[in-house]
Amino acid sequence: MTGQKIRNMEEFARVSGISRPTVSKYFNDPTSVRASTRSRIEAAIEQHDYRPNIYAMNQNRKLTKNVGIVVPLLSDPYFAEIARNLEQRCLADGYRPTLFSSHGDAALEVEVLDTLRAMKPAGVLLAPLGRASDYRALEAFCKDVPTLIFDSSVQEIGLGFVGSDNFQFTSHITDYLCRTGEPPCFFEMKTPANPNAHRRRQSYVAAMERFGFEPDVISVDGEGWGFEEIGRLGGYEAIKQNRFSTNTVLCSNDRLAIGLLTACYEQGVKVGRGKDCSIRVAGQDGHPHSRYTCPPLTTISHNYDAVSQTAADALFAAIEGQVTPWKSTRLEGSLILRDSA
Amino acid sequence: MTGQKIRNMEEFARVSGISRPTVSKYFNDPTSVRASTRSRIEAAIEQHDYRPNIYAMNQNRKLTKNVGIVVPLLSDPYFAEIARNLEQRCLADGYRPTLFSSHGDAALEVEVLDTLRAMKPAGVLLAPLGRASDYRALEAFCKDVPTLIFDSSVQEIGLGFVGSDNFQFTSHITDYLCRTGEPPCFFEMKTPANPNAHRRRQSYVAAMERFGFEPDVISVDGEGWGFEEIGRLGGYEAIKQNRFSTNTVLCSNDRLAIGLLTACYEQGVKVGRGKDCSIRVAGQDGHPHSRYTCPPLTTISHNYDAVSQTAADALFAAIEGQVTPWKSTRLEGSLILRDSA
DNA sequence: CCCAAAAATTTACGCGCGTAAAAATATTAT
DNA sequence: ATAATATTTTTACGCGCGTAAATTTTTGGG
Repeated sequence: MTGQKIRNMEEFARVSGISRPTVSKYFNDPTSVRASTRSRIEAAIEQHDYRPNIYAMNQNRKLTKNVGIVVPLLSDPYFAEIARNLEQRCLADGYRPTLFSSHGDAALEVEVLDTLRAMKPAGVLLAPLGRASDYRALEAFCKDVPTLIFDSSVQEIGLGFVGSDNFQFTSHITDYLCRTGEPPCFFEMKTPANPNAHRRRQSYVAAMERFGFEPDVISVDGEGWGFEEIGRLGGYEAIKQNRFSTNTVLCSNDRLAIGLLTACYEQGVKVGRGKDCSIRVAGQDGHPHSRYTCPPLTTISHNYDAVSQTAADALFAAIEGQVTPWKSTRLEGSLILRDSA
Repeated sequence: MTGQKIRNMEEFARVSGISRPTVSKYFNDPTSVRASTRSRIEAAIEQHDYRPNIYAMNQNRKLTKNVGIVVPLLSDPYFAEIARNLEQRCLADGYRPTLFSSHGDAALEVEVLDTLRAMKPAGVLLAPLGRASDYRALEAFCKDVPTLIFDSSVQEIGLGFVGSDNFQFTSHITDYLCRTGEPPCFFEMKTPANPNAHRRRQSYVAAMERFGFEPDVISVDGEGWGFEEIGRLGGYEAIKQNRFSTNTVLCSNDRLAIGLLTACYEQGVKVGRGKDCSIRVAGQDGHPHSRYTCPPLTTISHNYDAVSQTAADALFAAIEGQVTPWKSTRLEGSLILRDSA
């Protein structure tokens, strides 16, 4: 960093000995200028620490390089993890990601979408709240902004959908549980926030019927996104009332399972597959925390990398002009065997 | 939403029957125009769904309404929670928050700061990585942008510091442990990422000496931000080698404690204060997850609301012109008694 | 060395809004 | 009602950059 402060691209062009339109071209796409020009500009950037004014840049551009990433709840490490993954893929492809959380609130989700619209982003990666979402608002947004839906599918809106194959998830882990012990009961929320939960229940029922077992679904009360507490309270009641018809419980997701494990602990019910254990508990999601429960949680994990990779690639392709019909991609999960089941 | 699309403020001013400069004034501060004018503008906004172009708005403004929020690691629910809190306080005060995570990487932290600088924010709420931070970069940033440091203090830079009183934290929970059973050993990382860890160790040693007990600090290896795994591996070794001189372990933070609990589980060491238990474990932070460990973790919790409130208020006051000398505010935590200790 | 193609330069305009200054109008106090 | 004050309107310019068109320069191949 030498010399006096550069105020704008005009001045920067002068000191770097390149014309302003060429410099502008460079900032829009460094590969669009000749290599020798590029290195001269880059030397000048290095020397004068110049960065174009992002507001002036985006004002006249039809398409900014901004990408919005929206998740339902950033304080859920699952979403935090996938958001981080997406963020870095955006950066790697030269986009400027901005992270938003709906904080589990449909009104906030709409506000986020409004904010996003004002940003005129090149595209948006959106994980909707699900059941609570204002569907019409999402639909309208998708019409204005290239949007790829991930994690939880809401009709056929946007450019497409990328997420996990919930049928495969539940089918696979139900299979595992059936083969290694008593067939599982299914532990879920009565009114889940997320539509994936319905698919998982259906898949459980189908898998059980394939095995010739009687499905047993325990649906517990509770609203909102405090899944652990819902699992703990519901689990407490279920254990007390002896509502689990077998010694194995498959939870609709890991966070519920974490709550159920706490309920088991509090009632002295030993969890695991040892001979001294009275219940097996499994989750679904491969939640970052599942490794550290006691006992460590058997679960079926999202393929975080593949989901974010596929989602980001699909969005970037669409941004760069590729037109493809609406498409749903559902990736398989992999079983993580631990001590809980 | 009626009529055709409004393209810019000029058109919007025309249809709303107000002059453009007045409309501009309204968008900068709705209270700066007469109530009757305000309601006419608001009616027109309602009707035409107009929003000014944020890029054009910010281009000429000396001070945008943007506020940056930077945390070291968004996938840590503690930071996610405090970030959420700060975000909503910004919104409530009419600022536009943007969330950033350094993802535990000092180079990324510097990049975030560069991005932030380009946004010309009114102010920034920054929780530094700590030990790994590029101190000179932080210092330079604080000179350019009004920055309030929170969570983890790095010299006397920025407008001030707001965080928890780590001495009080450790002193308080050490007191509790000493009074209710054997005095605690202290379980920590040898090279912690966060400077708060040093304060906590010092405070532990001081508290033990006050009681006339011999301090016993167990420092385990491990780099980075995977605290649970570090706690689990370090805990595993410590238990195996019988390195805890008493039956009580105070962990430097909750995430280490969570890992230690897993290590205990894996070695069949029963944790809690019951007669059948062989070890007591306590954490520090009041991590969102601490309620759901097995056994639930006794800890001393940050006052999330007060920290974010104080930090946000201090920043907003400075933005609005209030000049105050650099000041460090450290808030007390409160003990959360659960079954682990 | 010449020529066609590629790249850079010159010139010029416009984006949407902030903002300043002077004039006109509305509101409030006297 | 009148003066004093607060608000709004009119007018006008500029911010920093995107971008288009015409021109000039550079490049690489034969």
